[in-house]
Amino acid sequence: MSTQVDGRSSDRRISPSADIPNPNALAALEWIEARRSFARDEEIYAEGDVADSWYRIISGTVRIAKLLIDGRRHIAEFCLIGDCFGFDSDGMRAFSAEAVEHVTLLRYPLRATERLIDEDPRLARSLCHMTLRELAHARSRTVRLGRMTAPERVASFLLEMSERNDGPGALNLPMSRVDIADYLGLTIETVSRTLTSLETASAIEVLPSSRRIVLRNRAALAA
Amino acid sequence: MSTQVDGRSSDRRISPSADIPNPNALAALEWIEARRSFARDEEIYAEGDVADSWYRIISGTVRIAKLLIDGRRHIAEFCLIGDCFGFDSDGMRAFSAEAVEHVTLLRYPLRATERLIDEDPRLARSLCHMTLRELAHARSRTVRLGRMTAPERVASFLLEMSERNDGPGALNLPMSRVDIADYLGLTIETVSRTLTSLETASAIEVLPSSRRIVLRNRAALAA
DNA sequence: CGCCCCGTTGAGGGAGCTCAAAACGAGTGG
DNA sequence: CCACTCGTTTTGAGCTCCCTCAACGGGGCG
Repeated sequence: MSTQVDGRSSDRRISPSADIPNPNALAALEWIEARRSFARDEEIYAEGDVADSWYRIISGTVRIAKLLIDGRRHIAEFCLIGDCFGFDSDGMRAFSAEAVEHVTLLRYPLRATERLIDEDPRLARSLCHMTLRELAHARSRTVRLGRMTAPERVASFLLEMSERNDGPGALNLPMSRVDIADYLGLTIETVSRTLTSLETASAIEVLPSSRRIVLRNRAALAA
Repeated sequence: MSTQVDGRSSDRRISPSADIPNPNALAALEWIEARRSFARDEEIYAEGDVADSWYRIISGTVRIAKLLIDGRRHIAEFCLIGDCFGFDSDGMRAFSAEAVEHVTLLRYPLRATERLIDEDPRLARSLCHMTLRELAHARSRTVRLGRMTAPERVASFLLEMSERNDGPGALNLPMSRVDIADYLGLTIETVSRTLTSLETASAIEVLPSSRRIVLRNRAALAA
């Protein structure tokens, strides 16, 4: 289903307008969108809720997470500005979505979206494409979680975030160390230790705020 | 293509006809399908190949894998009979596909599929749904790889396979211990040790062939 | 100023990896 | 039918990496 996907090809995240040959295919979505805001740590939807809509991030960051019975938590995804999330296959939320920082997003009812799909197959293709890119991302994450050491996970996380943030300056990490650890399948201590060891190796520089990091040596991070 | 793909509703794998309101939506696919067979360990496609088609398994088992530069391997997916695979988002294979055992499958050219989609949006919905279920599966795997211990991984693997195999008798594992280890992010030794420890705990019974396992106590496995 | 949350650092232990060798099953040829 | 071989699986011993538990530091905010 690959039409010419244009533009930011390095961007693995979902971003419908980038896929649409003719942007008008998505223009119809404007008629059904609704804007909402969420405060830090506020829940957008919970695991088990009915999945009757999907979202697009206008600003802020969202985490897609799951809580295991014994308290262990796993973060499946960080969604940044421009990303879409909230597509579930069976009408029920398999994960919860929470605001990492203050976030404003557009909400699209699922039923109305399906109506639009039937009117314009290009929209279906575009949504399909978004899902496929999400799938590719999820699979690349299974590789990292299954076969990478702690330093490799942290480094690839930094590189991934810097690609998506695409600011040339300091990398901004809105999430806490706990979030990062739960995303990488590590503990906060290991994440912290790895960051300092990367810093002493002068591959990165952690700014005093702890949430801002400068990538000094990307080649070293790739290894 | 064999429409009515049977009833196994607990099947998390992709299975297009199960989603289609009207099976005729997929009947058109029969016009573009081609049958092929692959021997054990034969490559169906390689990482980096152009992705110009997708497949559906008639019989046998396929592994979707990726090889890291240093020789480490990771298996993203085992596809069983009835499953579909080979959807890539950007026209290039992100993973390779190989036959775990002798496999015969149907091949669908992507371009022809797209034409069919434009004629019938229900097909698009169905494919989208398949991808969403794959996505849900991939994410649940990130949870297992990120936050589960070795015994938990092996046990959940056995349960997953038994759900998909759904024979009441002995569970048939066509893949080698190496495959299982690369799927679970463990080493073959750990997989083997865990299996024997599960056996001494009388939760399972490993038949002499080593590739057949009887689940004696599913409740114990779930924990 | 003092509290609290977040992040860092330290010491010790355990789960799983590495290296190595034995046991076993399946296939092959005599 | 048996002997042999080869690949796979199992078992063993030692070690490493990361987790656990604990204490410390430091920045933000009331």
